[in-house]
Amino acid sequence: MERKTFDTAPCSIARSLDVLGDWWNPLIIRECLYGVHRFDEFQKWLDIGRNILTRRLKQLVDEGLLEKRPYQDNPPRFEYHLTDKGYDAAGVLLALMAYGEKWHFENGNEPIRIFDRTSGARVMPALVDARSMRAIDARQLYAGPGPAFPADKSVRRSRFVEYFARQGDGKRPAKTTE
Amino acid sequence: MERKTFDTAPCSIARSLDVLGDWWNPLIIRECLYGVHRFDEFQKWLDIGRNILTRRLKQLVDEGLLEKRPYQDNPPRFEYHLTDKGYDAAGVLLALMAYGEKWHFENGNEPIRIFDRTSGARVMPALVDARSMRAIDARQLYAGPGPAFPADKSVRRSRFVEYFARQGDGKRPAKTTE
DNA sequence: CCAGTTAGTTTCATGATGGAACTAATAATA
DNA sequence: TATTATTAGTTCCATCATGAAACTAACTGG
Repeated sequence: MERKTFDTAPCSIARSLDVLGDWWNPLIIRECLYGVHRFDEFQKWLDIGRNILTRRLKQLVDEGLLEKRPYQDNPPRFEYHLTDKGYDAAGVLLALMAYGEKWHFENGNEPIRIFDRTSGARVMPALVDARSMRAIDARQLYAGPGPAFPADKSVRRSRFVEYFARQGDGKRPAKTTE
Repeated sequence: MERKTFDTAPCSIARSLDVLGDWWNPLIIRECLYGVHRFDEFQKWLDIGRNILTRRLKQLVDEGLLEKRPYQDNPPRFEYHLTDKGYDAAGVLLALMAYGEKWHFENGNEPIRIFDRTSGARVMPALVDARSMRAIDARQLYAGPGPAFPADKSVRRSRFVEYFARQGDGKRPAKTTE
């Protein structure tokens, strides 16, 4: 599986995919969100091989998305719970869920619903721009290199075509704020 | 790869993972977002085997995330562009990017930045509840079955523990709106 | 005529996967 | 006491997907 590792790639997406670019890991996180926390339950609901499950749980714990919580001493038994990082990853899954509902289910016929723990109100995850608070439409966007992107100019140019087109000659972002 | 297919699973996440739960497909979509559209460019930037790339492009076209656009006749050559569905998937990647920036890069040292095509302003993707427009914290949520979830009661109960706990006896959501 | 470009396909060794059976430690049951 | 159940793994193995490299194919440009 980790044939190729992206954990040093200069890309937030690629690095995250090292753990989340997989069929099982996101589903394990989903189960945690549903309220499932034990080995055999994961195994049962996901119908995943026990060996694979073992490996995945280990990986998720190593990567800091899950933590093991003992719930019994003899024999020692553990539950797997989401960490802060794991909950953030679960947020990504909510975005994925919204996408999946839109494209794989009829409107109003979704398989899962999400609610707020305190108000009990339905929650509808949506992606917005944190500044304008307006819904994000990827068609309306273009990408450019940030501070952590490798400096090689020719690489940047041939890849972030629109970004450099807008800057005249790569001096500085034209109409770009910040 | 498609050892196990989730395309009939009663879960928006699982179905989406059939295509997006992979290392390469999301990265190919990312490249499209960057402005990369041709076979050899994908191959070069991603350092992906040509055979694998062939398969993945085919899959993404089949699944309706990419479309082939001829740009030359002799010999026939194509560019791969995002469809509406593909752009929505790209939105999910933006959520993933935000997650990756938070957990894999220092603040302000991100590798990629996103801008609005018309205003040129920086865009910061964030997940909110479409109703309250407040940031979503997965810790604050619980899940319950929706209309498209299988009816088996014992299954529902042992999985959506909190949901059923809140309903008293599974009659109807207690404080749940809608 | 020969090198270069672009988009693949083919072949093959290797590694990840899924399935089934097995271990282990303990509790509950007869 | 013997037996079965529960829970969480581990081990073994056949098969499938992957990645690397070489090859094909259709054209272009000098």
